[in-house]
Amino acid sequence: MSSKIFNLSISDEGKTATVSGWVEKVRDHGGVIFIDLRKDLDLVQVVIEPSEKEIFTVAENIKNEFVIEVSGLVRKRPDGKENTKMNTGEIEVCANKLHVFSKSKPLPFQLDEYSNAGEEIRLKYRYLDLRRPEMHENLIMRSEINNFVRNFLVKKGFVDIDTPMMTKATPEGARDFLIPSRVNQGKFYALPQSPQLFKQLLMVSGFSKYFQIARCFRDEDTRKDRQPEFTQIDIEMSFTSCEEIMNISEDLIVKLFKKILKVDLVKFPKITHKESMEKYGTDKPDLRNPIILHDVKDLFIDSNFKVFKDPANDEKSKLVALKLKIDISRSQIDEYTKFVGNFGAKGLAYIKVNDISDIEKGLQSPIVKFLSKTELQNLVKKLDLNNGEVVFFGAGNKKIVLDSMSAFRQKLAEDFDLIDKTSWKPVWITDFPMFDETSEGTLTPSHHPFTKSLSTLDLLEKSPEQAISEAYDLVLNGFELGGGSMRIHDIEEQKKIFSLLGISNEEAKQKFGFFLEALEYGCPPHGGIAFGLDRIVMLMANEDSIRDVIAFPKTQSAMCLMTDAPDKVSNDELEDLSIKSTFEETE
RNA sequence: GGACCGGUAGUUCAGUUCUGGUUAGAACGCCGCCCUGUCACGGCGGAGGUCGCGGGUUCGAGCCCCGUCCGGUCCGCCA
Repeated sequence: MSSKIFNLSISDEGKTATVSGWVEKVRDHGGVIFIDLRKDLDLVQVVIEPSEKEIFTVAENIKNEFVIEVSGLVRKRPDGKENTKMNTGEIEVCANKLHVFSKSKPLPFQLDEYSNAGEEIRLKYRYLDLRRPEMHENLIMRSEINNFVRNFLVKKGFVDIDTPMMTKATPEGARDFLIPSRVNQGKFYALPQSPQLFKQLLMVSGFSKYFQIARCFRDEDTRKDRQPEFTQIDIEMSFTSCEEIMNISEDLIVKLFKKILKVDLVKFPKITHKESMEKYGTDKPDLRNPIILHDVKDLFIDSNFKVFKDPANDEKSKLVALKLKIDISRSQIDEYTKFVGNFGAKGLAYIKVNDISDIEKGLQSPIVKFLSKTELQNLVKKLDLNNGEVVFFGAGNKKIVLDSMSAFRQKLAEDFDLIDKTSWKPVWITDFPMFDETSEGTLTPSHHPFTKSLSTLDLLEKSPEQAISEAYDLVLNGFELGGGSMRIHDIEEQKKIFSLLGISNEEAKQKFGFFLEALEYGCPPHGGIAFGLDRIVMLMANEDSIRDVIAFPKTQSAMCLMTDAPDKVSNDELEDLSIKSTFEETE
């Protein structure tokens, strides 16, 4: 065993070495002082003996996190005094020279593995938090992942091209971060939500394989896997197909996992968006979760139970059931009723299966009295119910049922420990619908407005809600790792999509004129994909939040606790930009 | 914009509700003294608190009520 950073091992015994770093820990025995010296992830023990009179008095005043340099003899530790937990545990440096580069105040929180500082203080003193081995390892892994992705794509002939960070606002999609222009008074740049149009234009420019590890910005509220600035592995190719893009992507992810985690991922299954919604209620299913949703509309079409009968007979409604074998209390069910209530569900019907042989008395539930014996028998048969199982129902508005039941499915699996946390379950979701319907009844792109459709222009025109796009997402353990599509390369088709989206010719010209014009100068068929790098690192580092794999992240309220950004600016600065704030401070 | 959880010593937490009542505790860290083989060193002693902030109820509030700020999880939002 030898140490990478200090480059010391038992073979250096007898040599003189100079080591520098941070004081991880001082153990002052009065007579002899031990110092664990840290640099990056490495530790080495320094011994200061009282015979070294000058440095001993200095050493007596050394505290944790001082930055020092010592020189001295590398020697084998006494028999039985080796520390097997330490890389350099067989040896120690017996100091005869000691220099203090920098003292340290006591830290606002302890860095050792036995303490557990809160996120607020960790973020305020992020530079200290990053000294901790966990954070150090995460950022090193992030660097390795970055590096691997670059090498992989470059080897495949992709060209890494930067696109602007100061660009044009795009009112579609997420809210833009705006940058006021001083030179062009009254006008604004925007930070890119993604390099989408630029990478498509690079296809027009004849770069047939482009990639970029690109910072993107979206002014929307945060989640544990979302913050206002994030990093995408952005890829685009011309003269390609869905299959080729998915193959390259899969190859990239498989090799990445092999290289970094020594994990072999099996061939990624593909399921359609429709199937995913039916079985899991979401387009980013966690396939580690064994629970699936069952459509039970057919069982209750003629039911006397209105709560089931109405949705069973309504196109825009859903009636689904899920089952699992658990012991569950009344109060837990109440908790879950509240949980699905967050998604708009009005209730959570359930049936406990106590004795399958007695349909009348063996099923325990507030709703069995409303259901006929035949309905119950059919339910038992359809769901293959067994004693000890509980069935939960979601009934009503399609979106509410799917949102609530998919979240509930995941919550149950987590609460009852049904998920193998060590496993990796990637899945491609394909055949997304072209459009989603907004609450106002208008169409909005399910991916983005440049996505090519598998459906004919005719079908797009007549029943756009049925149109399928050439879009695909890669989902891993319930997280959307990336998504992409084939793009429209024909100007007429692009205009058609804009018109279906309710974007007028004038509006399209004003917002995307440069892009539409480019389509008129020889645009190759093309497509691409973008991966969320932060999420990939988060999952690979086994962290719960992307904040733990970002060196200087934002909080939930989009602030940086270390720098206090965002902050006020002076009126002079605003005047330069012709900006006047209407914000009124409350006491 | 909304729901929920949290905010008490430098840090991590207990105390808080049902039940408001003298001087708000613990551990780690910090400071002092002692200690020559520790490695989460050990021993003895000590300092350290605007109970997030503001208001209210009360004879009396860390505890009850209202508001607000900060952190987190989620809904909305995220083409």
